Amino acid sequence: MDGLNTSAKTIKYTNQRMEILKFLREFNGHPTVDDVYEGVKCKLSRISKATVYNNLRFLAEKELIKEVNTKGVSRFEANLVTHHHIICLECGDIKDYESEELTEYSLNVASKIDGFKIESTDTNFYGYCNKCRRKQNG
Amino acid sequence: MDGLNTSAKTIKYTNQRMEILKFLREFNGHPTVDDVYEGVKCKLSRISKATVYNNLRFLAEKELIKEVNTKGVSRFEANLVTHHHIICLECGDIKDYESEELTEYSLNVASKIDGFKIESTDTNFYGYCNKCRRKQNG
DNA sequence: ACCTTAAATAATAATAATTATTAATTAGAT
DNA sequence: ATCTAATTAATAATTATTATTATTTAAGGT
Repeated sequence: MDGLNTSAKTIKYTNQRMEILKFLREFNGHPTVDDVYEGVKCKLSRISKATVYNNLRFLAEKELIKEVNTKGVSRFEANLVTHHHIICLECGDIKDYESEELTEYSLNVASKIDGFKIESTDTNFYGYCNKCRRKQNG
Repeated sequence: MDGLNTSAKTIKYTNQRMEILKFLREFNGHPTVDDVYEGVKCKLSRISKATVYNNLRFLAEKELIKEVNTKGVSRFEANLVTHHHIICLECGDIKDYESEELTEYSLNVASKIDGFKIESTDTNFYGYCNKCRRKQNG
């Protein structure tokens, strides 16, 4: 597995680090720190939660994963291709939504913004997933 | 000042509640809970921080203000017109950006999403503000 | 294969953010 | 003016995150 050759400085390929990255790459969603902690425990039963925090920060710093803006707790994802998010206002569930057209449109808008050097953009869609809609209607 | 007639249930127009709402409506930005707490203190010196939390939650619930998705701490805004955010990756500063075209474009994209009933949408632009760019370049 | 060393880890303490509890107060209805 | 449910202040409890430190380990040089 590669993916850590990001700078001249020595980066250690520890088991913990690699398992966390692997978990994120395989996880279909936007896990919280606790999700990651629980997820890698089966492989590394003695891992410390601080190690999970450290590595998530580290991997995000190296741009191997991304932190997602959410209310409340931190969430992470390994999908580095620009994409958008659909967020359920009821249960908080987050789904990825890819749309190159929208990305391009937004980047074009971004190019007209001054006072800021825009590097990236993403769009959130807020609504209610089928499950929660069913619940609401009774 | 009006703005609290949102449901049949009794809503009390307390000083604390009204000052918090006023502060948010006059504040030009995206204050944190602490910002709000400090901001209303000059008017209500004995206010409790729990009251600030309660009212921000309450006002967001009644859709008189909105919580902004951000990394780390909670932020709020009273600008209810759909708009977008420009976020500095260095200092975390958030600026509003209005673009009806982008909103319409996104809502049109949203109408094609299935499995979700989309109610609203907003776009984030990530980059570096002039101040931070100047710092980086030295 | 063995040393060396900076980096990473585990365990835990410390801090910060948020929520819950409860007795006292108060806005609005009667 | 009285009543009552909602709200508040104060504070305790909980949760999320960061800092500390002694120990362990990956990677590079010999």
